[in-house]
Amino acid sequence: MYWHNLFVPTLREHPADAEAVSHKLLVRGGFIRQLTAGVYSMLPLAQRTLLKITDIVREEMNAIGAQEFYLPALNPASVWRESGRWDVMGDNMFRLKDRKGAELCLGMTHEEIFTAIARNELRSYKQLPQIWYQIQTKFRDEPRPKSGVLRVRQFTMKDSYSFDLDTDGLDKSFDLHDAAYRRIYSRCGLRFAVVEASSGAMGGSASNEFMVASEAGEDWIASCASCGYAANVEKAVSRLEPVPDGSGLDAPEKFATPGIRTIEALVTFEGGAAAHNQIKTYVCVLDGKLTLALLRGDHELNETKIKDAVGANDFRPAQPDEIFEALGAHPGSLGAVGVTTYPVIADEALRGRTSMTTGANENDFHLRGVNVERDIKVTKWASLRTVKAGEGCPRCDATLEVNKSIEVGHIFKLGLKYSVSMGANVLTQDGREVPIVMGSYGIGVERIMAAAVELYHDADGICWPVSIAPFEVVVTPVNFTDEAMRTAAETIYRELKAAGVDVILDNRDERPGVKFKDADLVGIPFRIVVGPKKLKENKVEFFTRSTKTNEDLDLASVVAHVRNVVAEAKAKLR
RNA sequence: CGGGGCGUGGCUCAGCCUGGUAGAGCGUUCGGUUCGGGACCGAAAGGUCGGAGGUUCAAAUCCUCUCGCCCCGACCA
Repeated sequence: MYWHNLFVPTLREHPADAEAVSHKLLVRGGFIRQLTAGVYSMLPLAQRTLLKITDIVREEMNAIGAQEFYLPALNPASVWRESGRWDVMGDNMFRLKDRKGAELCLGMTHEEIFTAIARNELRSYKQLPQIWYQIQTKFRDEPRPKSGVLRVRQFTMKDSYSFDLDTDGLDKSFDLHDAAYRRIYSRCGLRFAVVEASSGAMGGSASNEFMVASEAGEDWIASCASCGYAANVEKAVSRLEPVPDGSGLDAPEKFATPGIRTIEALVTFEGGAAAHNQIKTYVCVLDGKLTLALLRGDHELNETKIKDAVGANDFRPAQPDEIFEALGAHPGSLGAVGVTTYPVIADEALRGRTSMTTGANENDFHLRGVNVERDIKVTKWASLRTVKAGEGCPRCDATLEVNKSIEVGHIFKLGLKYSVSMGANVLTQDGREVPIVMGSYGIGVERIMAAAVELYHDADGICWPVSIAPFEVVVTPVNFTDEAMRTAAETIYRELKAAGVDVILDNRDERPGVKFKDADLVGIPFRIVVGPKKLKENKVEFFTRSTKTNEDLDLASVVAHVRNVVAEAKAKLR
């Protein structure tokens, strides 16, 4: 490929509306252009990178015996109604009607479609296990698309689904994916972490997320550098220092707290209590049901955790008037002592605590001396709080750190959710009909591209890992109109190409500075500069983008050398 | 959905408060000089000022509505 013929609309300045580094550089480097909010056109450079990523994905998926499909993005409502997700997905699903008025949607993921195929075609345990995948466009009407290609409304996903006879089989399929995913991200050059995650509305028993630490990320990951524990804060737990309780009372004692409405105010109030000796009562509505969440005064509720704890899809804080109607007091004076008509979900940190202070469900009154297990009817104990950096690791003596990360992949043990709701069953060896045990596994393709940019860039532009760079090598003649330089550059280009190197020749009639700047910005890992002075000594320069180092190479050996360097760089990513 | 911001040549932005001939830099085209890190000189093309309505002799500028985009929050397999 000659640069002159390639469409690479680089920009001298950063786009005004970009915030994330990957957004700025992908736009500036001529990789992507926005069509509308959360929808991007992939220009030739991005397409080259994405194809390299999907090639790697295909190789690794095929290597675990997965089979590629290509399923419709346009789906009938009926399949989604069967699984129950037509309603669950709410406004996040793009919906439309055809000319006859039939309801359709654009697929957000493909559990339903694959399961529909499975239930019609998989009949016997002899046909299992199966791993099916596709690389397809997914549509999600995100409330707030952002950060360029990181959070969008239309994107490419590799999604696979495993079909097994039993949970042992599922465990194997899950582990195969886990291993394949690690190879995929390694080969793409990403530094990543595998963390425990909430299974959320997908249902299922276990799930791992593949995360790339980055400021542009939207997930918070708690991790332990010492033992390797890592989990999304929607799931993470921590070890807390024990808190001393007071001597206790035989029964809770009501006391007046005029005007006291916050945990903080009660700390300094005469006769009040330290935050960690208070119970925070948070009233929320889960799937339409009023529920009390109890936490230590200085802890924060994690919405995902409480949703997971009760298996709810929908969460919202309760309105002040519905709280008053239910408990007879306003926020600031709430408590769970004596509450029996509503579910009370208590955070593990409250287990065994005594001498606690909490609202009395009467405005301007609190209770002290509350013994949680004696005085409160707890419906369910669960981890509800968001862990914080500096707290103890739950698995070892070290402390946790909390970092922002980009989710580039997610693998779930789905279990029976879809096979039961949609009736995908097989016969076992002894003739029993059992639902297929499923797993679901996703990879965000554009997110890999963006995460790589977030990870590898400098003031001059992108520094792609060789495996996913739009080109591996650029040959830059300082002056292409000069006969000698032109001949040398074209020869090197031709021979590199013949040697299997993905190379581009910058044949533009531009000043050298322009060509260097563009090559740096676009992020081509290696550059061969053919300049007038060195050429007279039969030498060229070899520049490594990531380290910004230069070395002189003999014209005679440059092709062999560069081919080897590229091969080694790729091999390192295996 | 709540809060904030922005829509002016291809890009980055000024002009708006205080209404009166639409600007700059970059990019593009042509001519010339240059040629190892986004050159220089000269000339030129290119804009219904997001859209609709209103106020006014006169609207990019003031008012109303509307659409789009960005950021924070909410939300998010």
